[in-house]
Amino acid sequence: MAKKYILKRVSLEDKVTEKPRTDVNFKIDYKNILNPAQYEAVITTEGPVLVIAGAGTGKTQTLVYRVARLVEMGVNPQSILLLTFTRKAAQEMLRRAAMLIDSRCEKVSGGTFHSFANLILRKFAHKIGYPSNFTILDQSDAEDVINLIRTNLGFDKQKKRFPKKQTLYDIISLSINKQCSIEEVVALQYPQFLDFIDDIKLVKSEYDKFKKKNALLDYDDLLLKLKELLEKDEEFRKYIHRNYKYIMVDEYQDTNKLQAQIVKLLGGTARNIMVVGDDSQSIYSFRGANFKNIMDFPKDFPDAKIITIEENYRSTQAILNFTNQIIQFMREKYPKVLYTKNEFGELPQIIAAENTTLESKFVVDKILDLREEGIPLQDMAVLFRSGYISYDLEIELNKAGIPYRKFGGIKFIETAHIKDMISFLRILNNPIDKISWFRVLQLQSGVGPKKARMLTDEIEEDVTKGVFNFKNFLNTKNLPESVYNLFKVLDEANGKSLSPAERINIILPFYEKILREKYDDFQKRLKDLEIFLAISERYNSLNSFLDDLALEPPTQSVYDIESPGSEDEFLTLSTIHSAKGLEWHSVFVIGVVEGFFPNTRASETFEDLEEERRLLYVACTRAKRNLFISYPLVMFSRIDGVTYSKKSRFIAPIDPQYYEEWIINEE
DNA sequence: GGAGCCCGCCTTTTT
DNA sequence: GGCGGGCTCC
Repeated sequence: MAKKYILKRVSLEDKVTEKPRTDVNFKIDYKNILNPAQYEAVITTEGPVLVIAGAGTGKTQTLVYRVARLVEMGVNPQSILLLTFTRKAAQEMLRRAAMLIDSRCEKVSGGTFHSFANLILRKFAHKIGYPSNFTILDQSDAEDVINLIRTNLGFDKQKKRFPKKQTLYDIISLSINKQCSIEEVVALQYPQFLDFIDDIKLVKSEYDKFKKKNALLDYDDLLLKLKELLEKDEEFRKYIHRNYKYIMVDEYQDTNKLQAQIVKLLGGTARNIMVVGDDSQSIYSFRGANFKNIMDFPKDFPDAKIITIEENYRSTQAILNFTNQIIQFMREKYPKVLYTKNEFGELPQIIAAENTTLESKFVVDKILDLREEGIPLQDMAVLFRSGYISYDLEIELNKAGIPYRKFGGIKFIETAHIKDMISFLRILNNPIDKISWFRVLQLQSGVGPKKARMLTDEIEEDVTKGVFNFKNFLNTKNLPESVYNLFKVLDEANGKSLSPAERINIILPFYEKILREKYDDFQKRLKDLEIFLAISERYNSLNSFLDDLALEPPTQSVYDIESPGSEDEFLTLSTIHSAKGLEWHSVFVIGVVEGFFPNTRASETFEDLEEERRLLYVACTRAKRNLFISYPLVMFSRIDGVTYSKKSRFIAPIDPQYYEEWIINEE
């Protein structure tokens, strides 16, 4: 009898309030598996929640269990939205949640802010005056567009130095991500350009017009348009709130104001929002992120529950003592002291090598030692502030025959020949994409900026009139031979039923000729294109292939994506930014030297320096058992030849009781 | 007038 | 190794 009553009550509740069930016999013993703080975070499913989770405290685990719990409570998986820093992170979490209960968890909506915005905007493109096959510009595309406008407006010929394309992009992008005016950005970060304020604004408005006209959206537009729709469009807002009821945001310390606003809007009146982060690990201010976002969450949601997780499961106490020292001088942070029940372990080592080569040799030797001791390469990583810091080490690793993969730095996708090929494909996908036309046309002999512009104007005219097609164009216009051939190829590759790979195969022979003329190292580049072709074979739709290339490009760098020896066992080389959220048994942080870490270019203000410090903190907290920090005593500098270097100011003041010090000399 | 080549300058981090 | 400025040649 009681049973009947319960069933009735539940179904009634389902209909009336759509509240998740609370009378579930949970399959998972949450209370015993999780620590009290984690448990609290997992069972608090309603209302705003802020979780401050220090490094290695099981932040991911907490999110995974919360997803599982919600699904167990009968919440429709698709209505849970998990926003993470990379799509890979989201997939990994959902995979783990699925292992806890069942495959329902894989249906949970997850991804980056940008990929989520893209998904939604493809559906509602008409509401922002765009066709649904709009093209996403990555940063370098966006910079190209800005440069085009800069030239068109005649700013390239100015007597006084006008900001370059990258600076212009930075200024515009920061003003959007921080939701402040162009003036504020310039005054704060580029005061030398204050005289140009009006011109910079003009560039921005022309840039916006250009994008609209050519069906282009850059990264910032994806977020901005989503936010604007949420704010202004009642029907849209209802759709979102009907479909997404539980919002979870990982790495909240690296979100910016615009993203914070989106989170708030997504939460709607139900306000089922959980954000998770660690203010001490905020390292993306160059993208407009502000760790104060996380501090401000309770201001936006005064009733937010704040949960702090401080027990660390990752590292030894020796490493934690050391990393606690790195951040102890930080002025503004949520107070927290990480502790662990793990063993004390070995002290971190700080190694001064006579020069860079010896530093590399030390790392290689140590890696071989550790492997000898039974630690697989997989469990080791070398981290650095900037991509080029590892060049010397890469040479030594190759000599020693140690396989590695490098993450961060210049990416495969950013090389000129891959960008060229992508431009061909973009034209096929969106023939009004002027910037791709511009790129492709200038590859043809006899075509420079002027002729390319003439041609794109003609193309644009035809597209606007709705009469454009490749065959028509090549038959009716008087084209130079090279351009004529280009159109022939494009026409051929434009068959409706062709897969992305088939299209590439049609374009490749044509492009190969150009490549041979242009580059001495064309063979290497051809090999890259083969890899590109292989990647494309996973896709049926051109649009989704191009989306992924813009939003979630292959993360590995040029060098190793081409190395065929994709061995199972490899060492990880990574920029610290790309190592976010990961962990290894043994971690080497190299190049920890004044000028490079903190990087001179990123040390202008106190805030900049604080971020560099957090960056070192992130690097060191990746280590579970062994931490090696190294720097060269003598460096070769192009400007003044050989210079003597000093160990980074972030480690110099640390009490020697927290580490061991070594010096490496040539024998 | 415009394409194309050469040289010197700078190079952080990423969706 | 890329980018922009400047120069030469068509």
